[in-house]
Amino acid sequence: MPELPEVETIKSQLAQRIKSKTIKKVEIKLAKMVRGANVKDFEKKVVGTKIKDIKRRAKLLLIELSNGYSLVIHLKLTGQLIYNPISNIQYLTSKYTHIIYYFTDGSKLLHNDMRQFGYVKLVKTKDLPKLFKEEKFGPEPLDKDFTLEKFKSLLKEKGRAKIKPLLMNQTFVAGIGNVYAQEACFNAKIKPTRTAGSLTNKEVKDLYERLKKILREAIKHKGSSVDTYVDAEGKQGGYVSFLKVYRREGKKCLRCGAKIKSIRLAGRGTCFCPKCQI
DNA sequence: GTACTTGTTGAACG
DNA sequence: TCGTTCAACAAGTA
Repeated sequence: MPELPEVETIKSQLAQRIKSKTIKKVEIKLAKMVRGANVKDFEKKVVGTKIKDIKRRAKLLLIELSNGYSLVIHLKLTGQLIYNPISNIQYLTSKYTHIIYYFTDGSKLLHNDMRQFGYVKLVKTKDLPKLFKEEKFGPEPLDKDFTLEKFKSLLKEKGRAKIKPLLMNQTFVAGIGNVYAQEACFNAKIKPTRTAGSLTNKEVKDLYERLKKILREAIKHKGSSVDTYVDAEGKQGGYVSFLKVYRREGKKCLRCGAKIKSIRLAGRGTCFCPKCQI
């Protein structure tokens, strides 16, 4: 499922491929994918605009248009954005293809979503900071200003919260989901049920460093395809083979050989090693 | 048929 | 107020 590294991968691939292209037509096959505007209005505003820039905030993909609006896309669990470079191919089009953006050069962008949880909405580009404020997004973990000191003080604020669900809380840090929260805890040898306030200085430092490292490595390998995720080229993300605990319950811990346990935490499946995650 | 998966939201509970 | 749990959304897998 697209978390920070997956959305970041799609962002940079799309930036290379569709920047400065003009949208000739939009085909909306499933109206509920479009939020906050009726389909006609959405089409009217989008058609004829040029792609100015592609950005990311948390798990949101932002496509800035030349008319002062931005497409704000959330892929949720099973969303895909796939670029088809040639006009006469229907690459990875399926019954889950809900929106198609046609460019004037004949290429197109597919928005697929098997479970229909995701959405696209039109927001005035100048209102984006307001939107992020409303969403109360926490800091971007790979930003320069997300320092160890910052992480420490944020953890202190949330001292009674359990660490793994806290990492997934978008208002705490932005972009981490169930996969990378589990991986970060495993890598830092921290049991997911520990409270933020109970972490020692060394554990906080380890968690901070591992988290950033995992995210960077995952971006390098174009994300993790654990479900239906593919990148903008329709290819699977290569980081899956580096995942150490996610969905590995019952299997041997890759660090100490103990049996990986699975529990439910804040309603989410959570795997960890009962022996080496303290 | 049943349980389970997941990101986010919103409600309910202690 | 705060943190946690659960239901809801949907559709596929085991």
